[in-house]
Amino acid sequence: MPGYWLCKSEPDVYSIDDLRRDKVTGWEGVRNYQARNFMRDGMQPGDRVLVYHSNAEPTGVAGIAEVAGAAKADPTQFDPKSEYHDPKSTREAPRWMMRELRFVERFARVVTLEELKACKALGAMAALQKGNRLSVTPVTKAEFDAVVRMAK
DNA sequence: GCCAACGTTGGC
DNA sequence: GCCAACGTTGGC
Repeated sequence: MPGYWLCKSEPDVYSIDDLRRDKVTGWEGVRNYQARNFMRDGMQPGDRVLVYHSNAEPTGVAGIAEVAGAAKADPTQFDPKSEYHDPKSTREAPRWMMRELRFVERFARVVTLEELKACKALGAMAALQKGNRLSVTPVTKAEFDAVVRMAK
């Protein structure tokens, strides 16, 4: 049985349209330990991912991706030119991990944050809790299905 | 641009 | 180990 997740991205940086074009992308740049642990330890190939657009107009869930492979070291942590460079990380013991995500679906319309908040079935969804800033959060099957239903 | 909320860092 | 200072996220 697959797991379910929500991953945030600023569409100015990387959007569901970019993922549709690329088909598969390395989900780089996660620099929070809890989010990293979800990516590294929680995600399994085949898990479904709600792709969420933050700092956008509108903000909300824009489509679906799936986890495409094993956790790997995020290469940007070793790149001095990258804004995600981490001089304290080593190749022997990489601090930050990433996953490849494969495009599955772009919703015909964004399910907006306002709609998500108004949906009773999503009252406990981690990404919607007050103060939550994690870019990767777990989602239940019921929550995932509810969001997909709202997109139709 | 503001600001609430939270995470990280580093001095002690 | 505490906690103040600072940085980041992300909605508005």
